Amino acid sequence: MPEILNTSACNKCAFRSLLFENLTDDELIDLNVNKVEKKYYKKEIVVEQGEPIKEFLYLKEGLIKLVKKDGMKKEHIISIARPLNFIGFLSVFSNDKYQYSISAIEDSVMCFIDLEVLKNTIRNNGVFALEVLEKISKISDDIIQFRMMIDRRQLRGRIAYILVMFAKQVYFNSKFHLPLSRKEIAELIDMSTENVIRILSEFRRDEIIRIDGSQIEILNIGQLERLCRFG
Amino acid sequence: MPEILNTSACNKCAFRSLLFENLTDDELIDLNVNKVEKKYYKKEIVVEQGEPIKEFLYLKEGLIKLVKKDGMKKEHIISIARPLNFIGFLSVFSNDKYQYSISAIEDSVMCFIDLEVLKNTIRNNGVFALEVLEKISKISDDIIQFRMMIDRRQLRGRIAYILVMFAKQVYFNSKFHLPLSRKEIAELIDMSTENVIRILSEFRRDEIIRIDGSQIEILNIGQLERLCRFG
DNA sequence: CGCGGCTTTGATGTTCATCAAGTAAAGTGG
DNA sequence: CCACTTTACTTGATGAACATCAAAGCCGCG
Repeated sequence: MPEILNTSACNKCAFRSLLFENLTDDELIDLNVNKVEKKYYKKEIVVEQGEPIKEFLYLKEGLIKLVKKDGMKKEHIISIARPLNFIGFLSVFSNDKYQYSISAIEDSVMCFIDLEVLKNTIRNNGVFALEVLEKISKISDDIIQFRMMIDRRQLRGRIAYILVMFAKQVYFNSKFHLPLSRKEIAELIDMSTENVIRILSEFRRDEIIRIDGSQIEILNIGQLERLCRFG
Repeated sequence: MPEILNTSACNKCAFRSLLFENLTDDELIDLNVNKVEKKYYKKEIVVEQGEPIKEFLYLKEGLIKLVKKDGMKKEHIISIARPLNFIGFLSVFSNDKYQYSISAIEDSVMCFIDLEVLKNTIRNNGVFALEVLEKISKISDDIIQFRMMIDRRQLRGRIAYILVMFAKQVYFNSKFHLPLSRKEIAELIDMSTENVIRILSEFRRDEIIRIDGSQIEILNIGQLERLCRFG
């Protein structure tokens, strides 16, 4: 069960500048009404596919995944999200039910802002509305882009792509802790768990990467980028 | 070369009610500034990937496709769009360049509305802004949904899926004219042209569909839906 | 300590892209 | 309008890429 945290006021939140910069203190006070902050531990479910959307969700700390289930078959990860990534904007303005489940990959803190209140703020503040539009547009574009990058490549290229992505865009380091299990990687890039492992091992044998459990170090980034292009 | 059409005023446009219902006549007059309407014939290119985004595009008549190119390899169709489908909202608020090309599949009429003017209208009219948010959210969701439906299925399931989609969601008829060439179908659902043809022929042999060139008639929709679920 | 979940490797068969080759249809230029 | 070229469509054969099955080691947890 997620813990409910002491809710700090939005106008003092460290994330205010990311989205709520152009809101007045009064508008922020409105957003605070019904606002809740909850802590989720690894593997806990935040929302379940099919539940009604009542809040705009914002990830303050941690790492979450969006998962789509599909008639008894495997789960597919649509996207993963870190703080600063406005994944919560997906669907909220066009659907009344969640089209996917959200769960925590690492311990996470999520902020729940009442959706009706948010919509009112948008109606009353066009400049803020435009910012929300930009965020929504970006997050959707990124997901569509990512899915095309993945699905048009073959397996080696897919693995290479996410390794480069984690190193360059998430951790800014050639050495990092891979936050996903092998099974989750498979669900993210549409392949079997066995082949994820097989190809990682192959990259290790070829001395492209070093692996120690979930610790990854990229030894030959050039080779990985070549695999991205031609795999 | 696309013809430039006599531009009719937005406040008299038949499509006004779809998006611009809540705008005043004055706001509509603003949107008319720099507005252009152009006619494109089948296979003409509307915008090219990489070009700067200066306008919001709206399809008034016809059928277009969004195409992503990718280093000398094949083209991939991200999505196709008919009028009423606000495909033009993809990317416009988060990118300054088109991330894809747009071209006409059938003869089409497109309306070009100055993007800066549109943004101003959004800033000044929060209710309108919320409507735009809903459209953007819907179109992005639909594309993400579609791509997941396609990419998780195997070939028979993919073909079955788009046949059912055209019959039930586009033409509302079990008999319809397939607007895409076999090659375009292949580019849309990520498979080889040969296999598109092979599987269509197979469905014909199994008396699931009747084919006459681009005329398709679905004879056994139940079987197609079963293939959607288990293919 | 034993059970279930995650990881790893090998072997096997299926699905699919690709190559090749031929026919039909649709533009193109004289 | 006809010969010519190109583009779309079609079928079969082949091999590569990949999922699936099977079996075993590993680790955390009750």
